[in-house]
Amino acid sequence: MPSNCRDALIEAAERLFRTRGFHASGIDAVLKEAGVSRMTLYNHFSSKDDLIVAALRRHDERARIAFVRAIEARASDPEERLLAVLAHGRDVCEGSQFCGCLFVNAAAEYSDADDPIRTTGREHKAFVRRYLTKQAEAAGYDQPDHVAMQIQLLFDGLLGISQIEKSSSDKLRPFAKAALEAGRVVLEAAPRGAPA
Amino acid sequence: MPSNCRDALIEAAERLFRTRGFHASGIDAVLKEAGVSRMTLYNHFSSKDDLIVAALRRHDERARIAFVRAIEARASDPEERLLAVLAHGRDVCEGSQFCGCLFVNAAAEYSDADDPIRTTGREHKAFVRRYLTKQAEAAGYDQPDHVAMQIQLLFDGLLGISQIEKSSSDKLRPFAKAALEAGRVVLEAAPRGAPA
DNA sequence: GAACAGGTATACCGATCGGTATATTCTGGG
DNA sequence: CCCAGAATATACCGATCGGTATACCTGTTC
Repeated sequence: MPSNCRDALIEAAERLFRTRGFHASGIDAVLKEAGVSRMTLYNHFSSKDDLIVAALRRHDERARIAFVRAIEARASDPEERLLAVLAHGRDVCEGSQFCGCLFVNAAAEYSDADDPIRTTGREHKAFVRRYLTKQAEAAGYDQPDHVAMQIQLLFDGLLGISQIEKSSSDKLRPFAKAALEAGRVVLEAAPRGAPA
Repeated sequence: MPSNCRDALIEAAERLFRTRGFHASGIDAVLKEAGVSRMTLYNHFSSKDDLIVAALRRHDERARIAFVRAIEARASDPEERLLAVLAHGRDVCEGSQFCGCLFVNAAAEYSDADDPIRTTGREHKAFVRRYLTKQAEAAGYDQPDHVAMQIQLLFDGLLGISQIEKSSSDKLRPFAKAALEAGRVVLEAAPRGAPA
């Protein structure tokens, strides 16, 4: 049973780091946002980097759940699920609080490849790819990993472009539609020995 | 004729901001990297943000030139050029100094949508899209802007994933190949009234 | 009621941040 | 020769950075 304070800190940190960046969000801002005292933070986390990792893990956890839930709510057929991924991407990008991929943002601010801050991002992308590969396997594609990477490319591309173009959501729509259609033709063209 | 100092500052700033991030790169680090005195910086730029914008413009300028040059060196046929974009993306990502899309990284650290730091990124992406659209028009596609967005999605997706997965380049290769193949089937499937 | 755990409040640390002021040196052109 | 422009060196500013130390408060549990 983790304490309320620890949780509030992680929650506040995730929100601030996501919306304003990591270096730009000072410890004091996190404390104020969480409504928690200074020493409490350092009772639960050894350093700011430690808190960052915790916030990233929390974000990872929630993003995984939202990812799977949104996709499996849309479709039960594995091929349709691969397309539902891109519809989910569209919804994520249109969220008012969308600030790009948090793991990409973290990688931008912490350049050391061995930094634990970066490994969370690799783990997240690996999870997504495993899920996509499994769906592609279930759909009977000959090269499920290949198909998975293609869908992930479109997904991450949509996130990246949306982060830059995010002034108005009507700018985003054509990209979302383009991604969905691209996914469709990619799946149609991908070889599979045993069609469903 | 811009002074040597101004140029050295922009060059050093671009390098530091790209490889270590914006907030993480202090003024003093830029000065040391450029081999220039403190007051010289503030004679040429009104603030750090001003220098950041200049560095982003320089990066934009160079990236545009490299983009067009690399593509048109690979192919003269407009359809082949659309695919060459993705081959160029692969080369960019495999560069030893690749740190992700600098404009995405800037957007991550500066959240205000009206910040001039962000507008440079929009301009860059708009340039790329204009170029792609023109090639798609020349190739006779019915919806050249749609095709352009699909290629750009794959391109930016490749940049984003490579930024995270960039430990070894043999991790990147499958993604680059997947992007290229996805581009190929997207172009094959796109309707065009007058095939070349 | 004493020990203890978890949180608070606050003062403080050295370091670095972006930015300014002042005074000096170097250099090329009238 | 001498002056103007540009760069330099350096000291300084207030603010903020991440992190620590100390003392106090408030419950719960033996």
